[in-house]
Amino acid sequence: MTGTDPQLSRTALEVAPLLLGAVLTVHRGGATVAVRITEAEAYEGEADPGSHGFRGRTARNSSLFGPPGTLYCYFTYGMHHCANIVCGSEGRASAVLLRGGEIIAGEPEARARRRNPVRARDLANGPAKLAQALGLDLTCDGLHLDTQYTGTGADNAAPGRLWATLSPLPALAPPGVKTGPRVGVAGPGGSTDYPWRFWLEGEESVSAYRAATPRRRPRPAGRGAHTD
DNA sequence: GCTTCGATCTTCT
DNA sequence: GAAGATCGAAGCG
Repeated sequence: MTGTDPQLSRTALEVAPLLLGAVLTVHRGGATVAVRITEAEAYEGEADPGSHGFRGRTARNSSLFGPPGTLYCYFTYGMHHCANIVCGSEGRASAVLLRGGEIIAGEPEARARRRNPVRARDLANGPAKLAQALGLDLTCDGLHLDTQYTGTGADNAAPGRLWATLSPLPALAPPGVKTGPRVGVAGPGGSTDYPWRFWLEGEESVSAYRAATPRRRPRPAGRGAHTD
């Protein structure tokens, strides 16, 4: 697979189900971890209220507006990273968020990155878990699939020693694909009008569904303090 | 097993 | 100043 892969030059809604069952391989710091994608969410650019591109291009999301095949990695909730694969066409901010997957190679490395001893099913059953298991963070933002990273030494891998590849996508989505509302997206972009989450039925590595939770008021005391 | 809530900090309004 | 494409520990049944 090369540069701007035509397989990814279509809408996120089309690409997301095709990604299910595909294998993303990341080589970093001398280790290779491969994940079979079992869950993904589509974000359709500036027309999608749930998308980071909805409010236009910023320094944070500029990779999202890159050519198809670009990795858009962002930092969220003060401690987590998530990874998207940009699709559609350059400048459109269309991307698929990788929400869950099964580690099929490099499990020891993935476990080491995940720090806590966890069950295999818990290694990548969530967007931040998957990014962590693969070693994806802000230093990978803007990396193009199949292109060796040659950026600054800010990351913990030697320059030129980081790359990611995606297995060829099938013409049709695999059997057993289910759809539902996106996870954690508040407002109109998260309503059932946008059932743009796709997963493989029966897979253990699919993350648990959580509706968007409105931010709670800070409590005067520790947990358990009543709200009134 | 399921539910609830705090941690943590960047980004945007 | 508030919200956020989350996670994991603690509490409860």
